[in-house]
Amino acid sequence: MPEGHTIHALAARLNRTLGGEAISVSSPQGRFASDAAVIDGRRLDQASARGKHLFLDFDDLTLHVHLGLIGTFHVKPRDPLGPAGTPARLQLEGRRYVAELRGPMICALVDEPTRAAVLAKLGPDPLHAPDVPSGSERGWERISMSRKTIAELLMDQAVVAGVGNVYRCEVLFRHRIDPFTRGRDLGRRLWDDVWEDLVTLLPLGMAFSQILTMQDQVAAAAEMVADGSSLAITETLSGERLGDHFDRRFHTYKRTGEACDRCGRRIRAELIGGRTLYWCPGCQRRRKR
DNA sequence: ATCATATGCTAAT
DNA sequence: TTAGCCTATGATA
Repeated sequence: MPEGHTIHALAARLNRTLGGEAISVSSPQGRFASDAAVIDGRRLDQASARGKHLFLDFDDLTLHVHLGLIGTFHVKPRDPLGPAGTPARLQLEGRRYVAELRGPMICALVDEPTRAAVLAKLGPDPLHAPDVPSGSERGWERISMSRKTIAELLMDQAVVAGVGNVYRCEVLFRHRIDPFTRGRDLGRRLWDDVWEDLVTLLPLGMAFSQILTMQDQVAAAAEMVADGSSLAITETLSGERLGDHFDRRFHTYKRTGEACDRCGRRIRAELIGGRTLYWCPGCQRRRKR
């Protein structure tokens, strides 16, 4: 579930549904009980996201959340009925909505220096407006120095914040980049294209709570954003259902052995650094442009 | 029922 | 490079 677009959408959703209210905070599962008691009853001033990190400001206290690989943070209208599910690590109850956090990698109260340290380690975030103009230069500073492959570098949050395995594989395909190209061997313009594309793709992913990389879907989504009809979508999404506005289609992600839409070669997969890289050996040969 | 895998990341080796 | 963590889901038996 969680790449940067998910976390930014979540922050926005928390602000819409629980922002400004006094929140009943608890830990049904128990593991966060003592900290939950400290926050309980305080007002949620602001939720914010950077890369894959989420921060919830309650008065002078900051809660740091990172979903990791399997974490979920469901925000739904309060409903006394409905299935209970496994007990949440953290539960936030407002007047109209409830948020339930399960399986996070990080859920902890942090002080300001700690928050600053987290932010300082992150590279430019395509969804953080101030990073957009400088992002290609900042990313390039690390990429152009590195002997690591561009596939590995795109997963490094110090290079770009918010990109995960799906965006990595898909953006490399979109620019026909050989994923095994070392950073120092990658052409600058090719990286600039990637950054620019991420600046387009992540906001669309955020708006629709779904990773969109197929050009027909990207174009349709962009048009809906441009003419304002995505606002209605966002409201619909803010109800409950996420990520099923477009059908789920990717160029390479989880398509091992299938024929590439563009060239017909079989999509390949390889475990690299503990993560599965998917790519098309026919299309992805570029190192320079 | 059980198993493998997952859109992450860190610490230990 | 590997083990480990946390939970849900889809495939397999």
